[in-house]
Amino acid sequence: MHAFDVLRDPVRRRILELLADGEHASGEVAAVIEREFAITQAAVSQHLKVLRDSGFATVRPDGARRIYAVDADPLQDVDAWLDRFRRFWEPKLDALETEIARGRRKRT
Amino acid sequence: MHAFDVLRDPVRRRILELLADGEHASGEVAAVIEREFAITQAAVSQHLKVLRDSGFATVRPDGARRIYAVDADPLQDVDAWLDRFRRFWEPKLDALETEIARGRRKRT
DNA sequence: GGTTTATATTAGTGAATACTTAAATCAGGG
DNA sequence: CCCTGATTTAAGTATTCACTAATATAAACC
Repeated sequence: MHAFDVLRDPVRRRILELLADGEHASGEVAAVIEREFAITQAAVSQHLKVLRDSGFATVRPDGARRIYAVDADPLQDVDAWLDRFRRFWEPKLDALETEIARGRRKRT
Repeated sequence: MHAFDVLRDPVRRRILELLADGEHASGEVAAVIEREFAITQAAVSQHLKVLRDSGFATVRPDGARRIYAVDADPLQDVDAWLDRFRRFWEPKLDALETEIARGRRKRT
């Protein structure tokens, strides 16, 4: 599943926003999303599965709970794809400045 | 239609990549896409319509031809959404450095 | 062990959407 | 004008996918 397929869904984007503030248990995420989007816990769990399977989130057990956290790798891929369009809105920088500023490094 | 809905489709992403190199007539885009994705010219035209309607591309007539160009505004929106995740992969910068480097400005 | 709490999975359904073929629009040249 | 080339639009279809309801799994607590 391509990164943009994952990000297409507003519920998944919102979940990632929540996880960007720090890790959260499945139930904590579900509580917010159920309220904001009026969908069931099962639906949220399915979205979390998509995020897991596509590498956007990692999970760690804590007793009966599952603690989710962002994995930024696929987001960095999206950021890299945007590179070719940056010149449309960013001022011109010399190469070194750009390198330092953006801290972009090749991923292994 | 949300920016991510538009970018979800690989054909549309490829079209944007082509337009990133400079403007192209509909037919020029179609020739490449037809070859790479094995779809009809009509399908390409429909994708171009989505890009127009969603603000990712602008059109200008040139006789019977339609010249397409990138409009980066919605891409910049995507870039802005990614901001909250940048700290996961970018080195820490002080505020001024960041401001200068990224040239991020509020869009009106 | 049985109940409760937390979470995931399965099966089924409806809506969205990307495609095809066919037809419509429209500019330019003979 | 009619014809050709360039492009868009329309109608119909098949697939994808996000949802619900119901069920399964599994830890925690009594």
